[in-house]
Amino acid sequence: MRGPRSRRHHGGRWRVLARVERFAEPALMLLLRERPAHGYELLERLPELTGEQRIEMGNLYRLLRALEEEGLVSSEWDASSPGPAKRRYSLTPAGSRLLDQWVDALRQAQLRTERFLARYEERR
Amino acid sequence: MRGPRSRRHHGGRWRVLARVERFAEPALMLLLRERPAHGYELLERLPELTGEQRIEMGNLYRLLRALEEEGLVSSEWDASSPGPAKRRYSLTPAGSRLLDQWVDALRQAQLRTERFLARYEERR
DNA sequence: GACATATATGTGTGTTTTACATGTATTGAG
DNA sequence: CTCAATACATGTAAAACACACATATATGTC
Repeated sequence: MRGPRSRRHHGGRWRVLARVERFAEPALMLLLRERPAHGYELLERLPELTGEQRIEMGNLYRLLRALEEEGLVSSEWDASSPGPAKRRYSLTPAGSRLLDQWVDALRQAQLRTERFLARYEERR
Repeated sequence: MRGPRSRRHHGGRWRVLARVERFAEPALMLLLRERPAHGYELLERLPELTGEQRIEMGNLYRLLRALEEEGLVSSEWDASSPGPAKRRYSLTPAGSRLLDQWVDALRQAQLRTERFLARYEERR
């Protein structure tokens, strides 16, 4: 067991990382909408969308299965390619619709943040 | 004990709410930079920045005390005004610097989301 | 003056989300 | 054979957030 990690940064400063919660979810769906892929590939391509922050492998696979249970992605074992068995995921029509909803939500978040930043600049 | 709340929305759809995590923190600090205020007043003014989402009272006071412990805000009981005792919070210089860091982080988040949305539009 | 309502500050605890640690199996390079 | 990379997965701790409730002061009203 490791020691507890407070929200304090090592230098006595707070960690300041503005992340959209569950951003991995829409990011995943966007990649899958572009083309089907397997988990490990998604893991490598996700930073294109999330920035540096590399998402947790374990959570990624759990998320993929959760999405599949809801019918948002589908998958099958890919026996064709060599190497360890891969599971190939695709976005379903329902998943595509959910991505659209995420995009709406993200646009709203953009507006909120924009307003925040404008207000910050106002009385600098 | 209430029943477990899944991430499923009432209609069988997933809840889609793009929120920046811990957004209440910079929002609070921005309000306090504009002028000192007590907790209840902040609670009412926060939606100006967070949108509809009204932040939890309990968590707000806990956050204020956590910020104070770190020297980011300071406070004292305000005996002058009538009514129940109020605690008046102000942003310290250290708090102001942390707000600046938050703004940087939020700008980066804006850029990430912008890239995401552009990529989404690309191959609609 | 009893009573409801609004103001104001808090504590306790459950749920959800994210982070970290670890386990298993296949393949190719040396 | 051994090591590293690929690929998929589970277990659990910590952090963030949501919900419920406790306490106290003032104000209007019947």
